[in-house]
Amino acid sequence: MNIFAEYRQLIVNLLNGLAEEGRLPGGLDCTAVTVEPPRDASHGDMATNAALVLSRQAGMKPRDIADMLAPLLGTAKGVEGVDIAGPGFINWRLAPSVWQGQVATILKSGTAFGDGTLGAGRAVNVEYVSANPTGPMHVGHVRGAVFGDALANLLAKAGYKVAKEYYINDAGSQVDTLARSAHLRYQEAFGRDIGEIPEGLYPGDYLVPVGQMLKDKYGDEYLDAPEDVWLKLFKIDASNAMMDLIREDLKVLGVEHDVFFSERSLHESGRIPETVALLTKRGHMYQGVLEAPKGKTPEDWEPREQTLFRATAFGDDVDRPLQKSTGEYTYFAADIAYHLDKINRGFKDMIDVLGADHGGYVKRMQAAVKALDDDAELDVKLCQLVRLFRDGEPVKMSKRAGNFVTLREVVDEVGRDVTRFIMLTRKNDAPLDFDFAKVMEQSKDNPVFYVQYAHARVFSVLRKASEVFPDLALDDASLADADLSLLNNPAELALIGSVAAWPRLVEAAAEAHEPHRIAFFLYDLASEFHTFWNRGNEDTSLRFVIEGDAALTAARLALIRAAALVIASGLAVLGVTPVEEMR
RNA sequence: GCACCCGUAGCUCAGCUGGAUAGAGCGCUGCCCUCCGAAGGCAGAGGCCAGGGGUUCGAAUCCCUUCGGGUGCGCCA
Repeated sequence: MNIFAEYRQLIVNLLNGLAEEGRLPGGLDCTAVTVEPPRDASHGDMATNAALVLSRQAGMKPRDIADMLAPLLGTAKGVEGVDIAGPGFINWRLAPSVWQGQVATILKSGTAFGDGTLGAGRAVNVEYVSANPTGPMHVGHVRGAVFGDALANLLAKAGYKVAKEYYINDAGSQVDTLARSAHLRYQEAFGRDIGEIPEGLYPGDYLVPVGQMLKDKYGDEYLDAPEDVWLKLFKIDASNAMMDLIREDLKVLGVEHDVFFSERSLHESGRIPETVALLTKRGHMYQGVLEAPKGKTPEDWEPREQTLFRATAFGDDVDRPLQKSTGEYTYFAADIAYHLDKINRGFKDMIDVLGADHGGYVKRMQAAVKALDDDAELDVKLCQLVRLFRDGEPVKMSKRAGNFVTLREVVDEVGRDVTRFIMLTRKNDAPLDFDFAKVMEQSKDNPVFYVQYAHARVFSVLRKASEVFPDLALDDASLADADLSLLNNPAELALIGSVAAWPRLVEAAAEAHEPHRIAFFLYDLASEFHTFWNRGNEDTSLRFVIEGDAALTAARLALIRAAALVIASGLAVLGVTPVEEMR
């Protein structure tokens, strides 16, 4: 499916052949050999670094290896114009028929084009969002949600078996706060004047219906009861209600998790002590005293003996406490238990998507995962802040005043597709500017619009074609049978080259865990398509629909249909709906 | 003080895990619409890839270091 991978295999086969003939040493490690499109298209369609990478291993000059390999490559099917360049690159072109064949391949595969085998069915667990169940989601959560979702889609496309997971922090003190805040609203539901919400409790209106719900459920049973009577109950009811809110928010954004995992369930099932016991058994725990952090010693610092996890043995900077001096477990202990649970469910590959403020957490969690299982691997993707703007002016937000912008507000204003696409137009570890006005702009400055427009234009051409050629079959299967050899001008071949690079891109992006590459690829592809379209302005013979030439029209429609399929396939990874016309 | 992330055109950012002459958009300059595809198009200028060392056939990319910016730093989740 990946044409570059096919030719890479060809190169490796040729190298093995040379080794068998004794012209190259045996047992060469070819993993570093790549076949890529050259950066400069004038060098050809493909390039390999084989001679350069193998030079040292073989104890030969790059040029000499290239001199052996190039002639063999030249005799291979579909290969033309082999050339040795620079320090020892081998460049070649592919016969137009090979490229043209790619169009048919794409049309037959549909949006499955680009599905990869990289993952080979390996199970990957992607944990993302995991917002505390204390209120509706706000903009700060949106980026991580979109990123995690797109990453999960990307890995699935690359052939992994992906589980999308949400960790519910329903056991910490913030849930106590939630329960107390809810109790206040519960009193309010009975008509009591609760006055201003005290400092330290959640003031949001979204708790009003929760108070009503508690009233309906329990009547006045807990109205004047002491806290220890109702707290546990209210924690469960309120956090469940918050999770319902969050699930609705996620739905609005088009994010659906496979698993919602409750931290409370870990505590209740006793799995945290089990996890600590396992680490103890493996010799990774000890009783000890930590040194005060330098430069920023807390005022009330005093040395205490604690149960420590030897994180430094696995690359962390200091050892980490798993139990408080009260004997209670730390949040980190629960988190280790959670990751152990993932491992026990068969996930050796895990990815956590977190906010950038969790930077200090990465090493210790990776250390813990290594300590639990040598084969397990955790990648942590940190998403930087989103800065909101409106017409270039920063949107002011204050958590204290409770006037943060909610996820719902963003999606209601600009729409799901725009929100998702824009969130992926930056690398995860770079801050992102989100301007409410700019993202809605209908111009080429706006990547969402530009990509959607390209897709819509293809459909517009198809509509036009059906008017000009009422008898022409325009479904993909029929177009795949068009005489594709008519696609022989440089612009056409270049566009085919771009769409044919899609599987390669999926693989690279999946391997790097970087869904933003898809967004950039789509922008470039759209740009190339628009350029092609514009050529038709000056030279009408380059238009897609050529009156009086059904054969050429069919071939060009096949090409742009292939482009549309690749765009749709990419948008599917991003979770964005391709549109068939602009409104 | 320590750790992690970042530093690429005037601005906002890509750069395919070490490849060939470092790219795109905005902005700037110059051309192109009486009509047939201008919610624009074509072309051009603009760079010591923060600075300095190293690793090798080859570095924006890897290592060390300095300088700038962000984030985090014992029983908070």
